Amino acid sequence: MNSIGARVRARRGGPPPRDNRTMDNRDVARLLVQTADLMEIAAEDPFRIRSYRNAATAIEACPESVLEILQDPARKVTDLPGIGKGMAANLHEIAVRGSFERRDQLLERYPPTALELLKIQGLGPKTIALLWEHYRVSTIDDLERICREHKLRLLPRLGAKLEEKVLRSIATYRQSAGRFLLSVADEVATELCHYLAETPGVDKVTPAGSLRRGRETVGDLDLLVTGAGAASALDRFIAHPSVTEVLAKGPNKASARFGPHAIQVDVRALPKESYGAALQYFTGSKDHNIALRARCLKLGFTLNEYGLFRLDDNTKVAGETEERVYAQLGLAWIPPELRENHGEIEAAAANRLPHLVELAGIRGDLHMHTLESDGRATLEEMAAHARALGYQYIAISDHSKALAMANGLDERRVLAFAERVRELQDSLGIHVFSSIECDIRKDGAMDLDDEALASLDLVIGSVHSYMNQDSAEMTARLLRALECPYLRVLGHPTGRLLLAREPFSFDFDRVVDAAVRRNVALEINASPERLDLHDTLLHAAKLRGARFVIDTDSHHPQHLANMRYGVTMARRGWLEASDIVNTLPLKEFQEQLTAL
DNA sequence: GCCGTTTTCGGCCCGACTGTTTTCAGTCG
Repeated sequence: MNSIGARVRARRGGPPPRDNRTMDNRDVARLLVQTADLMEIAAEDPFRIRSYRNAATAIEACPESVLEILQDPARKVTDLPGIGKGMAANLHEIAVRGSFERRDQLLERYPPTALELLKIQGLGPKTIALLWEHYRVSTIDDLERICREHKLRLLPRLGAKLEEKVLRSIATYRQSAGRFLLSVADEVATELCHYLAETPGVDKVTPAGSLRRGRETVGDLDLLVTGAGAASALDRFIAHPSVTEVLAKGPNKASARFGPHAIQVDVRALPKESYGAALQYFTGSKDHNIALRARCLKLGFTLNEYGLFRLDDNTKVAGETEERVYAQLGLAWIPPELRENHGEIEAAAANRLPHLVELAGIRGDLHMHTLESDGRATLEEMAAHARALGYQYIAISDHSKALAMANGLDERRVLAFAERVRELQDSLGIHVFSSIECDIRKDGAMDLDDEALASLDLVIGSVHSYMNQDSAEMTARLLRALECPYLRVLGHPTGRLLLAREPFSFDFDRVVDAAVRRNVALEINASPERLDLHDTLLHAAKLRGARFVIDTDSHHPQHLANMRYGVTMARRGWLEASDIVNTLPLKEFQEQLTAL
């Protein structure tokens, strides 16, 4: 079972599903991570805690359901890396009753709400345990009260400064839940990189961290600065007018909140000779780095942010470039988007990393709106901007009539629109396909009749209503829509809005299989609020044989530039140009359209 | 709790910064 709803619950850390028959790998992994967090609060053996986290990572990365492997007498769950006898016993218990003994014991000692406290910056497991023992603090509201009453400072090793810091952290946490859209982080990083690069003596400023890896949301920004002027760039950074709060400032690192979103930015000054090692180190992910260091030790090296060193005589063997660090470890350079410890190190070692799709390989954009529905520009303006981006073709895909609020097109207007596109074709300087973003109604029927759909070059089907249907209903709805013979693309398949709305609940695997059978491409909607489909689902869908289109869903010419975020998501999903239909040149793309 | 092409025991990734201390624990990335 691979229900989207379950996957999201796992990521957001809500309560576990009660019915363990619907548990997928993410749910299981989350139980283990939660147990590891509680073990930290209980100050248990750090290595044992890590083994729980490792097991969770392995289970999340596993393409098959671990609970199904458990039930198969021919399979051994201990064949998974990081799963031994003890963890297998826990998994058996989870399969039977949705939890396991050690987790239950910890939950008797500490309330599950205590886990949320770990998200408050400046508070770690030790302090949370202390607060629980002295004051029974279990929620963020409790924590806020203790700080306001100045009771936190009464505890050993804690003081007034921590009280203030925690109160500020609580405010920030509540304001943003701690994460920002990739596009927001990208804009701040671009601005700051330019600003810091103007410091005399600065050679390079590079974003690292989850922004460089292209995660759809970013918690904070890491900027690396090198050159003789790097140290003064730190001073210049904290003096920036948009810095609202300086969190830390040393000779090598400055940390501050920046701009209206109060996004945390860490700037690090680095010597040229260790720039590559630092870039590698601060790009992460944490899991990737841990796995990489384990490989280092095996090969007789140690790796830190200053370089790669031989263990026996401490000789530095790499550090100036990332490529050299990876090469010394017998690895091809790994694109940052893949650095999640999801098999990329093994692939690099075997020289079988994918040739990831690139922005320059995109030949057209198939999802954009005009004044005809809820867009803000004309067909001609959108076409002109797309041509300026170097595309060979676009599809204009306005809304259908169900979205009355968006002035969606009815059958009559669709036929007129298709006719108009044919008339304009030669005057636009770029090939324009007539298309529609047709609503998939509550019961899975298309919002327009067959005659109207048949008049268009391309039909994208999207769900915009009744988004809280249960999994069975939504699955049936999407499966019915996929039987429409004119449907070519399933638009923003999960319907999620980042930091705002959960994805629909549906059986992802069944829908993908139907799309593969029906030759319907899955959309990678590049709008920064959507990024839908996203990395893990893309990889899963690719393994099931799916093909994809990357679209911007632009409502304004400026939105066309969002294509890069969609490409980033595709790269994170291990997709190559051959997986993406709109990398095809016009002629071949047209052949594909008619062949489908 | 996991792991082993030296090992079934004894390892397990590493360093910077802060606050509250007077040498370091806790937190973070």
